[in-house]
Amino acid sequence: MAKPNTPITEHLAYLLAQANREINRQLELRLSKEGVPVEQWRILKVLSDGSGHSMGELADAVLLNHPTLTKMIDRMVSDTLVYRVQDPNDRRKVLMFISDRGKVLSKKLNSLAVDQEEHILESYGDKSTSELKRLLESLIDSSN
Amino acid sequence: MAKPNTPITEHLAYLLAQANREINRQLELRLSKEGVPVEQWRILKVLSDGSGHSMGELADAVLLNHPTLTKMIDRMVSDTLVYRVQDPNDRRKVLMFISDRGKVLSKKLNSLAVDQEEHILESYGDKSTSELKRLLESLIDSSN
DNA sequence: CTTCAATTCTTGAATATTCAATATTTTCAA
DNA sequence: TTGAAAATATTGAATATTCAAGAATTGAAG
Repeated sequence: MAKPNTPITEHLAYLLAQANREINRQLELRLSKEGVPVEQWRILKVLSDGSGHSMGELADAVLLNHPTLTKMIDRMVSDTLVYRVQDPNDRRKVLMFISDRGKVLSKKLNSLAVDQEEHILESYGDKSTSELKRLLESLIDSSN
Repeated sequence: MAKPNTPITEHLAYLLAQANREINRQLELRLSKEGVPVEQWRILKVLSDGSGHSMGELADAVLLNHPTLTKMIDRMVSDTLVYRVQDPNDRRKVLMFISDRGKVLSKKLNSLAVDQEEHILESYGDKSTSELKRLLESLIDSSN
């Protein structure tokens, strides 16, 4: 009688991976106009509040592992998009700041990202989008 | 006056990445009991319908790029979880099948994955979960 | 038929990510 | 105050992923 196991497409973990992959692909496509990976957009966006963020804080915020972030920041420092400053209050820490060049790029990237959000709003709908966001936030909350 | 740009945590792309990362991390943790990465669970699950799936079909289904899948399948063939058969109708294609050993493992993995879904249902709620799934499916649909 | 473009999968080299170990600084208990 | 443990960031080696190119087969137009 072969019990028809739950198809993979009904697992929440799979649906999230699929949706994430698709939306990320679209965003990637837009950001590629500026030759920047999604992670760098996130980094610039977080740093564009102008204050210094430690590497640990930043790694959490941009969803990257520590060593991966370190190496990506190395590249961004070479591109003079960000710079390191040792935290004077705790010298184990490094504070990251966005440069002027970084700010300029960040603005361009933001408008590309906003483009995408608007495109989603159009095809997916205002109501669904905000409802989805609400549910995702609450899922993330409930996972801590 | 410094226009307070949309925080990254309000972007759908970011919320999806964050939720996906968290749920995936939890699933990874459970599957690690059998020493198997999430992608292999997906592969085994798709193949456990018993029929042959081409590499291209499989790559789409399990959300992996072609070359990445090829190399992962190489490992799984070594572990005798799956095997390749040339498609007799189109010899460009390779059909993948699950082995008996693969079926046994697949069952164990499924129960670990079901565990997780149940855990999510408990902490997140029945209603929210099914509503989230519905919205994700519809987002994926609207992206094609 | 024959040839050329398209499809499917794999390979090898270039890149990127991860794990474990290391260096530095801070914290805190004895 | 000292010394051990914890916290923070980086490094180097091992591993995995990706990009571009290649091999095999099919399709289809002339």
